[in-house]
Amino acid sequence: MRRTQEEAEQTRQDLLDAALTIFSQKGYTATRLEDIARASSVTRGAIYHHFGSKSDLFLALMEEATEVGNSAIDKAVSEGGAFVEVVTRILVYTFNLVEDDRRFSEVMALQLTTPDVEALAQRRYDEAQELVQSISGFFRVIIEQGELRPGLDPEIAARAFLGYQNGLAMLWLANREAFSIKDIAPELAKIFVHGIE
Amino acid sequence: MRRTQEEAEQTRQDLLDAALTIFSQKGYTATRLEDIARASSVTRGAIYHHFGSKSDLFLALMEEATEVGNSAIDKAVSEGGAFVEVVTRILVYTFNLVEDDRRFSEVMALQLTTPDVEALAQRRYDEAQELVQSISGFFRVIIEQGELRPGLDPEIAARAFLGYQNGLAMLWLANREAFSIKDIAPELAKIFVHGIE
DNA sequence: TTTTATATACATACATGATAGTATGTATAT
DNA sequence: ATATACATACTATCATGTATGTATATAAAA
Repeated sequence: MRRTQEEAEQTRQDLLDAALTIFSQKGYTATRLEDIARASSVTRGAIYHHFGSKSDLFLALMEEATEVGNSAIDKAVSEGGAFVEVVTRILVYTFNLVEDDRRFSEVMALQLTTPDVEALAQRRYDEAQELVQSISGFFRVIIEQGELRPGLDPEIAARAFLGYQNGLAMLWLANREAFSIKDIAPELAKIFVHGIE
Repeated sequence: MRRTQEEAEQTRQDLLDAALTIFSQKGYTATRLEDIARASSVTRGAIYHHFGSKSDLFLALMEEATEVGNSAIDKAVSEGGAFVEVVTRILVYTFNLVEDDRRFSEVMALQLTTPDVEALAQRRYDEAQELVQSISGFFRVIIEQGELRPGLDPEIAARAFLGYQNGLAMLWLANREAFSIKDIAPELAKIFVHGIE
């Protein structure tokens, strides 16, 4: 029953895919490794072979998807243009990613909604702080350049940005059939950007 | 060991308080009724006596806090003034509630982050739809009266509003020590309202 | 008012099922 | 020849729910 290296890598990916789906449907604790294994047409043995434990499987998931989100922001920034256009694009790309890329959106939700994995708590805290700093630095420059309302506090704007982004992503995730976040992404972005300019 | 009616009501409240704390710390599934009981200095017997089951205890929590949130909105509306001021006040009052009233904020988070309780799924879906309808109806009137940007789609604005509100509440809950949402509430409200006007 | 009956507010003990982890087996790629 | 990629079987733990016990508040009767 030994598979080739390629096949093994494939089952690893299958397991990660299934884990993402089921973790985000049921939450971390309520997810049984049996479910993940069955959805991948293997047994729990495969999971313990590839990941060692339930929490390590979860951590592996987090690793993978953080990169996807960052690349979207990089893309929006690299395309240049006026600042407001950049912020608009970041929001639009992000909202599109939410609907198109399960990894991004579901991991985003899981990060906000999985309080149990102890090892994650501190790391999540640090990353959030870092993100706020980075975004408010970004805003600060723009405000100084006069492209945004002068009285605007860059840190508050950064938190508003993150709250808006995460909140809408979570609303859509909690209720996907109700609307298409992709369709209204430009209008949503417009509302926020208009709010800070 | 029978307590008086007053005492019984007190333990009921104690149980609800403890349940809120622990559910929002560990999530629904990871929370053991034993934890809740112990935190209230009773046994699980008391829980089954008062609530019947774990999910019913959770549902009872939801009931309680929905009212708190609604009363804040009612207050903001009843104080009158221009619609823009009303929307601003709703946001400010809500953000204040997030920091001041555990019931409100933690239940709000739990509603977004508890995918496991089957009985809740449909109900949550319905309530969300209802809320969007009610808020977009509100916005529609304001737009028709010319107090908001004419091209604005009321339903999109409603989703933007809810996303902003929930997202910021969750960001603060995920990281309470990082900032005071009360302190920046007026500025946050200003950003959103400016975005739609 | 005292006595009696009963419902209440839990505690205790138990049954049941589920699930994470482990130990081991095995076919086959390398 | 051996390490790998799993499957299978087993163990141990743990958490709901339930069944039952019990002391006492409260209502009813005398």
